[in-house]
Parts: sequence; structure tokens; C-alpha cells
Amino acid sequence: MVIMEKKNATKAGRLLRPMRQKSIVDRIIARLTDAIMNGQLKPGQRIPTETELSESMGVGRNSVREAIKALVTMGLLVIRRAEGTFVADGFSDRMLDPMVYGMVLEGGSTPAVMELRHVFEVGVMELSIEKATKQDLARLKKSLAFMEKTIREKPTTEAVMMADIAFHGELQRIAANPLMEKISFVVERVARPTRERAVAVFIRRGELDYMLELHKNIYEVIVRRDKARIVDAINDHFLYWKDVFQQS
Amino acid sequence: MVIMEKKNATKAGRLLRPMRQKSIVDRIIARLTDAIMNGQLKPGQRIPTETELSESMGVGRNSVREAIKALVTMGLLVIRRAEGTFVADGFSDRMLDPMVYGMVLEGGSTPAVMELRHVFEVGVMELSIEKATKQDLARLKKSLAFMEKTIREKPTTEAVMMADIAFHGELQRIAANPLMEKISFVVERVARPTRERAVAVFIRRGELDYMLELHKNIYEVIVRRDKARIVDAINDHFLYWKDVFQQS
DNA sequence: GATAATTTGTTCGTATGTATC
DNA sequence: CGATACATACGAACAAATTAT
Repeated sequence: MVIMEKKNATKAGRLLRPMRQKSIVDRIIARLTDAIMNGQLKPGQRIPTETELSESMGVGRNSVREAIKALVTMGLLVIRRAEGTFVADGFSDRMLDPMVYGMVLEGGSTPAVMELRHVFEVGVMELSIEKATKQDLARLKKSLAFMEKTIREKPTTEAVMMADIAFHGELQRIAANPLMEKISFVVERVARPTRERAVAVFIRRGELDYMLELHKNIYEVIVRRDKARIVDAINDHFLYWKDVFQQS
Repeated sequence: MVIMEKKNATKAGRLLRPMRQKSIVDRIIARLTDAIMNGQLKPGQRIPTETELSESMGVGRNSVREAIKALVTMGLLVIRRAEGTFVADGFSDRMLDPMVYGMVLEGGSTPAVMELRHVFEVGVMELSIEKATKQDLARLKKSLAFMEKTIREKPTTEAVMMADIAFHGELQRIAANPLMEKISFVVERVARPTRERAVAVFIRRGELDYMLELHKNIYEVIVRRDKARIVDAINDHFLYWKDVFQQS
């Protein structure tokens, strides 16, 4: 339990590398995560106080704080001030923030991100086909009608984007997979600027009707529960966008 | 309305700030992430030292340190000792760690996770169909042969799992999407215990031949570039596993 | 309702290890 | 080798918030 290997590295030992012993903070993080993954600390449970941890592990309280802070940022721990620190009891949105940052650092709408979007759309359609009730289909048709109305009466970039988002949001609701919904949300968020540019091009060219048709196509595939055509439907959807890309 | 006066009553000389609600550290994190997302701090660039930041923002150095540490654990910043702290220049694996923890906290192989696996397999197949070269197909066939050999000669859980992982790893390589590969890796990791149980059941029942056939099916779909059959192929793959689940 | 105890939040000071020049 | 710059780590003190008495 006592940590005092550092004495060896003072003057005597240059024969073997001290080999990058992990920092104290990293070791504390490792201990806590291990305890959580092993089930010693269960979701919702309270962990020892900072002072207790620093004493029982023989480290400074500030180091414990840094470790805890890191885990809070990852969403693994939740701090309730003056009450204690607790193990999170499930998925939280902030667990996907790092992924957002990563995608942005990679440059936003890269081919990899676009492909991921594609894959998710196919997946959402398949799940929708499996799970959609009659009420779901009715609502989906409604959002399709809303899109048509928007295109006829108010074809601005914002309005069309809103209708598009509403339609795909409806699909997500039908697919009913919280995990996929959250990841999709991240991806959509990163790809949004690109999509807005694409919609603007649609409007400029007066091709909103074709966009509507592509969405109707998606709707039809779901109504008919025609899984074999899923990939094609989404492919059409995307191929057209790629086309817009290269010409804009 | 009247209640909010109590802050001023504590000590005589505190007329200044209404004491904003967010914690200091969170505000520092917000500032840094904003700067990075806006492009004021670019990937690979060095950020000011802890001391400079603490002075320019009027906060303690330890708070800056905690904020930076948090961003490091998210993979957004990279610390090079005695050199400075830098903005990360792309995706790093640790950005997906929080997702792992979240899934584990949710309970591991939940239906949502299984569905996500399913969706990714379909996606990987589609990308593979688009990108596979002749060499790729040859390698894929090879890993299929390896699986067959394993099943004939050494049908242990570990060996079969290894062959299965090798096959799907080959698919991932062909699909050539680093983002999807990383996320898939996370999902597979969480779902692994469940898969191992399933393989054990296959072996016990002597149904490894059927498992091999399912994989051959996947291979055939890719060779023929038959996108319409992707969903079906993966569906067979999964339906059987679900079946195993409910009976074990 | 007021007070005390507990626990996290924030800051400062200091010493030390480590990489760069 | 020394000087410098920086991160690492500990300790101490006080502030703020919540709960319990």
C-alpha cells in the first residue's frame, strides 16, 4: 500500500530505466476505475471522501482530487457537494463529449465521419422496420408531409434543415436505441455545417423536390418493411449529397 | 426576490461579484474547449503555461491544473513534460474510454449494445463491398479457411473466438474506417463475455459448422458485391445468437 | 429555524523530478 | 555541466454548501 519506489531513482540506479512509472494521479485513476469495473464500487454507490482516500492510499489530497475530477469529466463519477462523490448509475451524455472533440480535431466532416453517418442511417432504418407500429408510421408520414409543406411554402435553409432534422429525429425515436441515438447526435452535430451547405445548394438549384422524393423513398421502404432495399435507399440519399459536394 | 440578498450580508466588503454558479474549473474547461473549437487554439499548437493561464484568468494555478488534467484525460490536450501542453492533433483512443465505462455501467450486453453491434456489422460489410480489392478478398478467404481449420482441428472456445475475431478484424481492415473501427472495438470489448458464452454453447451443441456457414455467407455476399443481401446475412448471424441466448 | 459537522471547492507555498538549451 | 522552464506532488488553510442535530 505504501508508495516509495522513488528513492531508488535518486543516484544509485541508472542501470535499469525507472521505466516510466505511471504518475500518482494515473495510478489513483486506475484503482478507482478497476474498483468500479470489478463491481467493488457499484453504480450509485458513494465512494470514500477525498481525505479518506488520500490517507488510505498514502497520497496528497490534491492528487486524489485530480483523479476524481478526471473521472467526473468522463462521467464515471458524480460529485454532490458537501454530500460525497458517487459512482454514476448509467450512461451520461458527457461520455460522448471526448468523441466530439476528437472528430472536430480530425477536421469535422471527413470521409470517415460521412461513412459513419451513412452506417447509422442504414441501422436506424433497419431497427425502425423491426419496431415501427402503425402509430409510428403515421407520425413519420406526418413529418414527411411537414417537409413537403416546408418545401412548398417556405424553402429557406433553416426551415428545410428543421424539417429534415425532424424527419430523422422521428426515425431515431422509432428505432428506440438510446445508445445509437446519442452517438448519432454527436455525428450529426459534427456534420451539420456540411449538411447546411448541401441544403443551400439544393435550394439554389431548385432541386428540393428530389430531396423530398428521397425521403419519401425511405418512408416507403419502412412501410413495406423491405429490408433488401434499405441500403439502396440510403445510398441514393448519400450519393446525391456527395455529388453536391464535389460541385460546390 | 428578497432572498438573494443574503450573500452581501455575510461579510462587509463583498459587493463585487454575484458569484456565478459554475465552478471555476468548469469555466476554465469551457474557455479552453471553446478556444479549441473556434480554432483560436489549433491542433498541435502549444497553450500557455499553467502559471500564465492562472494569471491571465485570475484563478489559482491548481484550478488551471485540474482543468488541464481533465482535458488530458479526454484526450483533447497532450502534456509533454518540461516542454509544455499542446492541443491534440487528432483522434486518440482514450476519447472512447468514457463510452466503455458508460456501457459497462449500463450493464454490458444490453439489447441496445447488441443492436449497435448489429448495425456496425452491416456497415462494415457495406464499406467492405465498396472498397475490397482482390487482395483483400483473398485475405478474407484465408481467414475463413483458418476458421474452418480451427473448427476441424481445435474447437476450443478460445481458438474459435480467436478465429472469429480474426475474420471480423479482416473485415474492419477492408472497411478502412478508423472511426468505425475504434467504436466497434469498444462495443466488441463490452460484448465479449456474452459472445464467449455463445461460442461455448455452439461447441457444446456441436453446431460450429453452422457458424462457419454463416461466415461463409458473409464472405459470399462481399465477393458478389450483393448489397441487397447484406442485411439478411447479418440478420441470420444475429438471429442464431439471440436464439442461443434465450436457451442458455 | 439556528448551529455544528461533514465534505467538497479554491488558493497558496514549497519542494522535487525532468526535459531542453 | 549548469541554468532554466515546466510539470508533479504534498501540505495547509480557508470558503462554500449540504445534512444532521
